[in-house]
Amino acid sequence: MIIRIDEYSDIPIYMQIRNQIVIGISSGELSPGEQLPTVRALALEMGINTMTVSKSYQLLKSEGYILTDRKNGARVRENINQSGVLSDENKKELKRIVSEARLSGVSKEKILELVEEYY
Amino acid sequence: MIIRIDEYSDIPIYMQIRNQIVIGISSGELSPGEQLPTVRALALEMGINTMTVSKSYQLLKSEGYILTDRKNGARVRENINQSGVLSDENKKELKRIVSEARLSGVSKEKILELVEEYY
Amino acid sequence: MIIRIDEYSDIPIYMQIRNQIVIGISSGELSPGEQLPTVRALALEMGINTMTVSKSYQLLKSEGYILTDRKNGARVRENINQSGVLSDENKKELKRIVSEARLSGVSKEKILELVEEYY
Amino acid sequence: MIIRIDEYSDIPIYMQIRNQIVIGISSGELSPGEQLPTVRALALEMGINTMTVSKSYQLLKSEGYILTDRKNGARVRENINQSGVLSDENKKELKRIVSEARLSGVSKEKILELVEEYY
DNA sequence: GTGGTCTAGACCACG
DNA sequence: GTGGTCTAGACCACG
Repeated sequence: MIIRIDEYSDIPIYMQIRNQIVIGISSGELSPGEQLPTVRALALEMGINTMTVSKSYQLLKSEGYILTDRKNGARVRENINQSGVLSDENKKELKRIVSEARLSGVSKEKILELVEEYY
Repeated sequence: MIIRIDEYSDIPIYMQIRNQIVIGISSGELSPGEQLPTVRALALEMGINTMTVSKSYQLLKSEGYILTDRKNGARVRENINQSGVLSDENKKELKRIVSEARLSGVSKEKILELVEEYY
Repeated sequence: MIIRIDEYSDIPIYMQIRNQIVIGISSGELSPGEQLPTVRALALEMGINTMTVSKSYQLLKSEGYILTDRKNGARVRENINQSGVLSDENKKELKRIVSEARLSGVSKEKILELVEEYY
Repeated sequence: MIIRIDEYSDIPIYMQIRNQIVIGISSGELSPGEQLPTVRALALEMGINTMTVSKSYQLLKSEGYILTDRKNGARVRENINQSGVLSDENKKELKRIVSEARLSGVSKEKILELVEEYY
């Protein structure tokens, strides 16, 4: 899986990495149990600080998306906790995006289509 | 219109204000041409600095959502520019939210429903 | 001559009026000696404060573009002072505009064309 | 690159800084990818507040001229967006300058010459 | 009375 | 060490 950092983005690098791994797990590009690159390998490959990658992995771990151990490194969790509900933060964000889309003249159908595509 | 700040949020105050005004315009709670509270009034009401409110207004102005002039204060623009497309940032955010929702066990239907509600 | 205010502009109203009258004189739309509307008439017509129009006229007078007297109101000067040089402020502004145009991918020819058109 | 503020100018300090950096990029004095001084360094050097410099940088960033990140500071963007057209504001300003120049007795050739020089 | 600018100073997240 | 945010307070131009 290729992780690509957008240097123009306001989103911190560690969060961009975290987001792309979450998207990768959801899309199936990363399978349950699959090994992630080591912190050092990913940092080297992306030309960034190991601290940054480490921060991404710790966040993913605390969120229950991955497991880490000293022996095997990090891998995708087999049984990700399913709360069954969208977090309040994500609801707010969704509302913001839908509002901006609407004001930009994007049709509801177009957004529904994107949700279908991304899901 | 009531603007409510979440002081524990990672989203900066000026951005929370900006977001809620955008949502208010989209929902119709704020009508085209409607006066917004003055910078000072909103700052006082919310217990924050005028500079912070001013930053929100300037951002909204630069994005084309509102107008400001020294005589009349700030008001919602009548003719908001419609690009007709969702920004790349918002597409990415939507993808992230949908991915997280899916991994949390939220059904696609539930998300589509929320989009319908917010639009 | 029709004066049109852009409410979205950051340029103060009194300056917008002043600018359009200067452009009107240069283009010949306003002839030397021609009577300008009274402060009250123009203010009424444009739905703005008489103070604002008065400020425009006083500026134009101090710059030597118009003459005012209590009897005849304001009219375009017959003999506008010709320094023969572009002011430092205008040179700087021109440099800024040309720089922005260049960075926006506007060709030099296009700018020269606009200068030809406006002169 | 030396940035020089005119304290008697009506143009706000943050805008003067912004303008000079834009001119610097266009003239090649600032190369694509080149580091800008840090907010603190520039503020100290110019004897102004860091907030003021920060405002300039944020404006330049929002306009797509520079990038900022917390690690590397600010630097000139490699691929500045090219709309290919002169903004309406700049067209109006150009028209104003040309009109004033004409009324001051500045020849068209002189202006064309300046455009050639600045481009 | 309004928004816009600026200061001095502080704290924070990112890396 | 960097930019980003925020405060408290001041002054200004515009209208």
